[in-house]
Amino acid sequence: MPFVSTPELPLPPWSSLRDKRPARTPLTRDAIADAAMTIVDAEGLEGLSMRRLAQELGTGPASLYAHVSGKPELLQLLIDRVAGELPEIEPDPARWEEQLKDYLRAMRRVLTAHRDLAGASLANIPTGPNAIASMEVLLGILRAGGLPDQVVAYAADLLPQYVTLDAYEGSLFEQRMQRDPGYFPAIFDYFRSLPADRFPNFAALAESMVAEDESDDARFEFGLDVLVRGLASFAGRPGRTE
Amino acid sequence: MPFVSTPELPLPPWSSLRDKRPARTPLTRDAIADAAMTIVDAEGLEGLSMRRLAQELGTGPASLYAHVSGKPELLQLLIDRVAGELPEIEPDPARWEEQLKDYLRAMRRVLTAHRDLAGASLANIPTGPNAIASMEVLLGILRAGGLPDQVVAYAADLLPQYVTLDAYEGSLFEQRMQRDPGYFPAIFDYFRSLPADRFPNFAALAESMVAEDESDDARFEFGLDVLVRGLASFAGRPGRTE
DNA sequence: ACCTGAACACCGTTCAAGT
DNA sequence: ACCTGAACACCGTTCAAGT
Repeated sequence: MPFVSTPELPLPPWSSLRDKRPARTPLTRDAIADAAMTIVDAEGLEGLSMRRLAQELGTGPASLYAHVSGKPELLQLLIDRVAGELPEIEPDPARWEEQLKDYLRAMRRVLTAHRDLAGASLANIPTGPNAIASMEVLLGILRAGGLPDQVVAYAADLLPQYVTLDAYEGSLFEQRMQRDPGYFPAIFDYFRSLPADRFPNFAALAESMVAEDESDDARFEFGLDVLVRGLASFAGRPGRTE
Repeated sequence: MPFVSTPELPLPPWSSLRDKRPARTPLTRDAIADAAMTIVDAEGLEGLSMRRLAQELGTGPASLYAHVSGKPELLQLLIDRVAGELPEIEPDPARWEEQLKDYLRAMRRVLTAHRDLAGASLANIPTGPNAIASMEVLLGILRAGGLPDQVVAYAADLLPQYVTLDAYEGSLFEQRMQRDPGYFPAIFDYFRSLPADRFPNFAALAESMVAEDESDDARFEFGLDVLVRGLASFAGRPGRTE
């Protein structure tokens, strides 16, 4: 993407264009979000700082504030981008439970593809266009299930919350495992070593609790199953919520 | 708590004890954790920094590192303290579902009493003595419900995860509401203003979604209900997990 | 052993000044 | 309007030096 008509020729030394910064893309919200996403994908949320981002774009941090009100807004931008990666789905009342699960699985896949970015949406109400569109899909699937309105409304909060936290924790655990491969084995050994007389339940279940972490997918699927079974128990009996 | 035998008398000006710092408690892990908890209770997690904490204790930040390996360990210490505030419960198979709910409600109450401290335990495997003891109680209640071992093991992850996230988000939302009372009304208005033709489900449910946030407790109770119903559906049928 | 001053390598955000 | 240098008010952690 040349910024001048004949970029093949080197600029003469007296040209005013010569040392005009790395002179990347002209600094727009989109360019900023692009660069931010690249950093997150490469290093995770902790690698993303306004200063680091500015440096990547060839400017100082203050320049970013002309396009973005601050770091929170930047993160919202990123969150809405990944919401844009979610599939469209046509609700089918005949198989709403499987459809719901598939949609939430897709959500997890999309979130996990961007490291621990999920963490940025944990205590935020989504308001971006893509997030709204995704919520609309989710609501559609839930309504197709014949759930009472209040149950649908609550579930639309609860389900993404579960998926988001799972994706966030999954990413952080993987990161920790990469940094320190001995961490989880050490914890498992510790669990197994607890005195059985003081912690009988722990002792009886230690193996199950350790095994569980050997497959993150199975753990996620379990939670999904519990949630959908619980929700399904509200179907058809309109009205009651609690 | 005097640090000298006759604290009522003022010290003579030549005493070597005179200007020896504020000279609080002699800097132990416990004293550090006490001070840290005081800060968190007063200002939340974001108010707690190693430097601020050291200042509160009348030293420099470097002094803390003789007693605590770093901020992560300090947070673990705090988390285990609040785990120590949880009640002991004798599992009763006859009413395990209500007992489970009560225990999780207590967990939420205890977490919420310390602002957003719950956030510090979000991506951490609890290993402190109090956390282990609390896990033992939770496992006991779940086993009393006659759930298969693998279901118990997964549930012991899933349930505290839910409670912790709820407490964390609840605290952050309350904080945001205090800082900017117009925030949530503005979002609700935005939701209500979405075009009904593009977002029919949203439009149909906007009121339910807004109403939901008017009572955090009701939202929490709903999730609790969904989870316990889902778990109960696994009872008595041993073996199958997915 | 325990504590400290000072430094290292960072943060997010603001603001007056420049073009 | 957009961008910038420089500053403000912070971070967590390390390390040589002191007692």
